[in-house]
Amino acid sequence: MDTRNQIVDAADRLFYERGYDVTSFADIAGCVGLSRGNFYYHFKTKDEILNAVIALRIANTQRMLEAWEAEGGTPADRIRSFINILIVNRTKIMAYGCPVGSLCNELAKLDHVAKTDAVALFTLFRDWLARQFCALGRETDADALSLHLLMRSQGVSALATAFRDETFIRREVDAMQTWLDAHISGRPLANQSV
Amino acid sequence: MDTRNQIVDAADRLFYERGYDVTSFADIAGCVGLSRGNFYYHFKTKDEILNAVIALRIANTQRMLEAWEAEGGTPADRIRSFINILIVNRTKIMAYGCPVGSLCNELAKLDHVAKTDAVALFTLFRDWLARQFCALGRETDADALSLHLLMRSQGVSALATAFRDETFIRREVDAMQTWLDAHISGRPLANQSV
DNA sequence: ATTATTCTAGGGCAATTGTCCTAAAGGAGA
DNA sequence: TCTCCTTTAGGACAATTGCCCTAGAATAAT
Repeated sequence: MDTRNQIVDAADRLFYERGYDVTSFADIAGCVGLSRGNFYYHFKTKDEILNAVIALRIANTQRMLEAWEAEGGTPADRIRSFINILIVNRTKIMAYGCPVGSLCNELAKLDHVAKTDAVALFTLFRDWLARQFCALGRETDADALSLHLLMRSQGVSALATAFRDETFIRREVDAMQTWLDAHISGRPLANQSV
Repeated sequence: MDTRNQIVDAADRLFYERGYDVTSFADIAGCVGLSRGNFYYHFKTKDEILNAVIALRIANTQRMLEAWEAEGGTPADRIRSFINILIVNRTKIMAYGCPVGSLCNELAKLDHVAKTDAVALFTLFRDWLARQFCALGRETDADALSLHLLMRSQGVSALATAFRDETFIRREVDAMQTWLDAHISGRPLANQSV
């Protein structure tokens, strides 16, 4: 792999595990094993690295969502794949939270120009989930259902990080699957659109 | 108010609105209007300020929870007060997220010693909510219900910050109230303990 | 009025930050 | 071999960081 991609990969990991602002040029350079001077040759500013990291995450997310569509299951199966991220990534989530949520929060506090680009990561999931709900015949409230599921995944991540409780994650994931089943059985819970 | 409390108040606000690590001694001193040298007289290290801020938040939270108990409503009314924080603080939440969740996440990433103290803020809410569910006769799953509500409040905060969508907040708050009603009517939703 | 204590301002510390420059090494094509 | 372009290392930059010291002002106690 070429140097530039190595840098972006290292920055991606460090931004997630430590945070954007707290990660320095020296940290990333040391991680890849190159001098700070050479680093400047590839990226002029820190914002440039952040943009590259966000672009990488967007590309990876799109690939993942497309793979779930290509697997050929029902729309409900695809949504279940999304819910299951919480199980697959539980170790990292308990240590560092959700990469999307924590980056968006940090950039919001910094009032950083790239905040909008980071939110686009959420929008990818939001639109993809909404499309699955549409395919399940919930055109009228697809976006609300999508946001509700995204919301629960964010909440689980936040509390999982605080309490480092894997049992809690599994219980809430089960509850999310139950919620999903109730909403695709054609008989949504009374008085409860989301 | 004496200088020390002014410092803690300013740090409390800056840690919330900008983040702990990104906030400097100079920021806080400038906010209170005193010199950096004088600052050192009151707090020797940054960790000391963080501890003071967490202690302040714990005290304020306890006062709030006790006030809700003293208001004399039913346990369900008290839980409704908790849910309603999302509406009361919606402007700040859309700008900076939840103060408890974002601090816990930052300290987790920094692997900071005060992480445990910050999580104690969550525990305050967790235990208080669980007591209310106990009073409603849900002794067996009081803690799970409490965590579920906390989880939803965290998730709503995270997405509200990303999308800055007040309509979304109100819709999810309504859904939380509906969820609460369903769980205190003595007839919990089938196959769905939380 | 004198002493003792609390509080303040200003500066200095070494380390680190993001950014930038320059000189040279490396490799490819002529 | 000579030239050209990419890539490298090392250091310098002003600014800022958390932290510390010291001299004096303000206040309280005697």
